Amino acid sequence: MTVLQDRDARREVLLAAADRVVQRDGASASMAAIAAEAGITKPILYRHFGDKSGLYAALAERHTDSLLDALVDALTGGGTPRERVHRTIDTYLATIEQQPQVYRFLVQSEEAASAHGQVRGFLRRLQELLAAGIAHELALEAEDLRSFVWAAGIVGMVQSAGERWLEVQDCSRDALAGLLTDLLWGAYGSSAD
Amino acid sequence: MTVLQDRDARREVLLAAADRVVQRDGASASMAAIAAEAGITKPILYRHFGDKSGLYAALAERHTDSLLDALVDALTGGGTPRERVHRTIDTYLATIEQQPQVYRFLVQSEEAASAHGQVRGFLRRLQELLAAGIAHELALEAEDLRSFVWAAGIVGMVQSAGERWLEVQDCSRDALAGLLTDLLWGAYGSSAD
DNA sequence: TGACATCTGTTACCGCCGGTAACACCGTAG
DNA sequence: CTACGGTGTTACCGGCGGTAACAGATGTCA
Repeated sequence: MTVLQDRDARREVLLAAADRVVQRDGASASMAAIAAEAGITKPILYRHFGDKSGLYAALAERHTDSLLDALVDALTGGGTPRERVHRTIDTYLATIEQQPQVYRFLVQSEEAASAHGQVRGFLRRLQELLAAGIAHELALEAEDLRSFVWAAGIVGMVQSAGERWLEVQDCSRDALAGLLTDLLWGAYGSSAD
Repeated sequence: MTVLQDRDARREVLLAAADRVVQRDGASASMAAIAAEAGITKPILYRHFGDKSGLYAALAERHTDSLLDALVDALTGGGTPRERVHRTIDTYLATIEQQPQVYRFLVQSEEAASAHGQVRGFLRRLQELLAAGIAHELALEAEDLRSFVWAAGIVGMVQSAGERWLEVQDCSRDALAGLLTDLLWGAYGSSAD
């Protein structure tokens, strides 16, 4: 059954090419450009991924898997809860700092895919993961609303602050992670009281 | 100088038509559709707004102005800091609940415009406003990093949790606002310690 | 009045995109 | 030799954002 191996191997090659194009062209990478980079033509791309959102999903999964692993490690490692949260946020920020183009592509693919079909994208998986982590950390029941709401909120918080930071770069990564950790520990609320 | 009045009046008519189309077609509203809704043709639209992001910006400003006013009222009204934050978040959620299509259009326009040109969009203005509010509330210097970072974080937090809520609708608006306020007051951090 | 410029509006086009139909090639099974 | 499934291509479709080029009204100056 070398045909299946060939298919998978080819798929990897195509994804690698897509990766390169995204890294070069940013989020506006077109299917034709990706096909050209891979040295093939569009219909082949469509036969493999069906759809642009299909390629989005495959590419997202690829990057998301490694990032999620790193985040789980950071979150479940040693130290106080606060140290672990700080470390986890820093891990996230490090990723988007090193690969901003890919990161932007993933976030946009999230929007594009969620609007059209039912593809679990980048941020969505992050939220699910974090919700499970929060439920475990706080010993909540699995269906507790708080874990879902807070996970969505925290992901949005880090994402939004991270995006701003990518543009203006007005402090060190560690300082930003610290400020966000402070915010999660009620630095704003308790200051305002 | 009725010509200027005419121009402005026309502009309002066009924006109203754009509004209707966005409300109907969602974020994928096309320039041709907007022109048709207004009973004119595309070049006129382009003569008035130059560009799609120009129309985006004009439309965003329109909605953002009223929303920002409401948010300022909520934030600077009476009550404890916590009550005011709760009320402000609820105001935001009420807006995106009542006009989800418009809201999605604004957020997307933010991305589209910020990627291409230098248009201060919806979320950006929200962040600036909130940063000023935070600096005032906590008596920080105007250039204090914390106000900017926290503003970006809080806006992202509410936006992300609000988007999730729009899709699943698994609790009342007030309950969601309460959970997010809790989060800002360190409910997660202090629970995890 | 007639000639000219200007503003408003149109049609018809451009290039690019995502996506696909239809056909050419080539190794293999009968 | 033939029939066939898979791989690859070219060439197209409709729709998008955006624009050039032209047509008609309107006001201005001689």
